[in-house]
Amino acid sequence: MIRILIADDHDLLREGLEQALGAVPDIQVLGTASSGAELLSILDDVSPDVIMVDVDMPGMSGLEALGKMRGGPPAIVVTMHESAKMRKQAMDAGAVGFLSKSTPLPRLAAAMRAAVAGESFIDDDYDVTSHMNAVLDPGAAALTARERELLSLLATGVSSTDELAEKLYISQKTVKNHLASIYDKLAVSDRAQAAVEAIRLGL
Amino acid sequence: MIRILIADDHDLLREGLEQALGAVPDIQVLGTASSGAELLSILDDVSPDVIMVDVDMPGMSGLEALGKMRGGPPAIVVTMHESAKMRKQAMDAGAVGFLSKSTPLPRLAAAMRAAVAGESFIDDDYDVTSHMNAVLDPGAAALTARERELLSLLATGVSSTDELAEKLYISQKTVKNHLASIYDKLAVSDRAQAAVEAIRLGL
DNA sequence: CCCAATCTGGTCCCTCCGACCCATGGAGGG
DNA sequence: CCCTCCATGGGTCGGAGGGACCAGATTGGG
Repeated sequence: MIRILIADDHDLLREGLEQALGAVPDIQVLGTASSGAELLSILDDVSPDVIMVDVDMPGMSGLEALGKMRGGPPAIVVTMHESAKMRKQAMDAGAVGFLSKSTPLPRLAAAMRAAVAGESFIDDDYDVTSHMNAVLDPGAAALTARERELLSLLATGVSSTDELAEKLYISQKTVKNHLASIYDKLAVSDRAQAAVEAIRLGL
Repeated sequence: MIRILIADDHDLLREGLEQALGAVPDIQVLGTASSGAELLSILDDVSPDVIMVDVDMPGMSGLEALGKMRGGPPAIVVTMHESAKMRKQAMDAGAVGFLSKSTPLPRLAAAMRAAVAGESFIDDDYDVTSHMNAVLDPGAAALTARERELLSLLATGVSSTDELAEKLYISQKTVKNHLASIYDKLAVSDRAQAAVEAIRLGL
């Protein structure tokens, strides 16, 4: 279980992330802060495994806060400014991860797992996919790319053979074959169980 | 059940809100868009009761998109620019609601309920609380106790009629009847989709 | 007191799903 | 070069699942 702290001044993002990340099986949201100062003040009470911090916050910025807490838990900086300059500033401030606010949720989760594992996680194009595969859940590792793709659809509520075949541009028979492989690897026996497993695995 | 559409270019906010709003009993997220153009394109396929749209989006802005869809479903504008000028622009573009991104989640939900009720909802200080109390009330989940019980089991991977009947001490036929009711209420058509919905609802 | 909702159970029917058999072509590793 | 894995596809078949009805017992609210 990864215990995290979220710092962002936008309530919608903060509360939304709290919900969404809390729903991830191995992540627990300990608390949130809406400013750098608030982050520092509650950091003493809770001891998170990793913190997610926004750059733009009223009063003390996320990077300032990071500078004042050297030696604390690893921090992942999330921002809407995707420039290389900002990334360097974040890393200089001691961040172990740097992500855009346009990052898909699972990648944020992957970054947190990487952070607690002592690795850094930079939102770049090269090498990221291989890195992510290493960080992702071992249970899902056995699945092939195509199987994961199908399973992801299943986890979003696309359940009929027909729809799945359509969305994957393959025949209904191939869908059934992939499903059979998934059932075997996940030790389940139907789509409902597979969907539950898929969500549990964060797909 | 309020069926909504979310348009925001920041994946984290979009996915977070999708999760968080989907967890609200009387709200169902039909889909999301990451640009004004995408919003317009999917608006034809789904017919939401209300849409939430960000102002700042690449290409076509939220306000531009609103201007092009006059006559569509009511729209709530959410932005980080809290100026009165921006609010006026939003209302001129046809928005029925205007909220800051620093708005607490329940207020956003309240605004959506107000929007479908034909009322407008402006993020102002005066009169808002009284308005909210009138609009709030989380609208009890349509599911009955027994249905929720069955659905919870489904969400834990108990999918076969046989097992469900056994664990609930009822006949297989009654399981099927309950499932049929659940399908109807959740607008799904099989156990896999119901399981996905159940988890999304936090069961 | 009656009506509506809920929980329980039933029958019929037919689609669809999952199990098991197989084949082919391509990619990659030893 | 061969062998394995993957993705694609085919066929068959029994049984489970879902749709469309119905109906009795109980409970609670108007």
